[in-house]
Amino acid sequence: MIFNLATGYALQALAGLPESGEYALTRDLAERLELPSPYLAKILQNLARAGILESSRGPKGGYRLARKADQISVEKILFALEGEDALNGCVMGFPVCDASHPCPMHDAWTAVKTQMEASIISTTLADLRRAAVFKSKPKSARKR
Amino acid sequence: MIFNLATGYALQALAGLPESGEYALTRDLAERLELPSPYLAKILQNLARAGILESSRGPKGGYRLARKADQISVEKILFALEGEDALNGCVMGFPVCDASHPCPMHDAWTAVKTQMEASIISTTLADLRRAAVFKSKPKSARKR
DNA sequence: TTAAATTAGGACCAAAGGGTCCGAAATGAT
DNA sequence: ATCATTTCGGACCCTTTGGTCCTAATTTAA
Repeated sequence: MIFNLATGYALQALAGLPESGEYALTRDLAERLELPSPYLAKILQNLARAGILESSRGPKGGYRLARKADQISVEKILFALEGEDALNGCVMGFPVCDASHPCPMHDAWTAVKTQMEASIISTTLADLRRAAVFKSKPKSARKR
Repeated sequence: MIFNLATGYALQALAGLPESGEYALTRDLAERLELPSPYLAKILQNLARAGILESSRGPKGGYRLARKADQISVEKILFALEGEDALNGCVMGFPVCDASHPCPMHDAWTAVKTQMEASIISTTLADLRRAAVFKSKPKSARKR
């Protein structure tokens, strides 16, 4: 799906995390989003280390956003989890591929990436939350 | 780099393969492009199985394009190597994400993918060959 | 001060991507 | 026929990604 699964999980989770005040529990988040809890825990730890989340241990602990939702772009999250140059590679697999040594697809692909970057830079967690699919998915009465 | 390394290698190789007549050798291709030869061999086999290449065994054998270069789009190659729905996944990692059950990023992302698809559908091997970087890369006199 | 709750962090496992190697089958030339 | 050459196909290895599990550290509350 172009980005890592972990990045997708992160977007889902971050869209459902409080901006300040109360902390939210990994367990609750995972349950609500129907994601593998221990894996989500790992991802949230990474986001905390990256400064995107604040964490607190012990009772009443959990995670919350470190900034206002409209201050956190999708790009920040991508870069935090997949590295700053997640979008920098050459489509054709050339080890070097830039304006002065372009691969045959360089220009066409730069256009694609430009639009993609514009999209992930301008989209923030506030946008995700607005559109949010917080309808508790009617799947099947799930036990456990 | 968004697509697999193998897809990039395939694009490089296919841009350098003859349209008809003579067959080209895996070994020569790999050497010219400075790619890992046995891995490239695997990729070429896949492309042959997918009907994009024609192969011939034995002396004078090798690979050549199965169609005219301008009849083979980058999309065909992507789909052959990464599956028909290489572009279909949801950015946010939702198991289902379509027009009737869109994730919060669905519309923005559909726009990105539309441009990307347009690009890879309209770009053919003939285009790649035209732009081709067939300057034998002046790296360092390489032995072996 | 003790116990419960919760993140932090590491060990570990499985699957997929990237990569190597080797034997078998096919084919052209001698 | 035989031999050299080349693809075909499978076995195998390493690293990354996705995922689980256990223990330690921290914090709140009784």
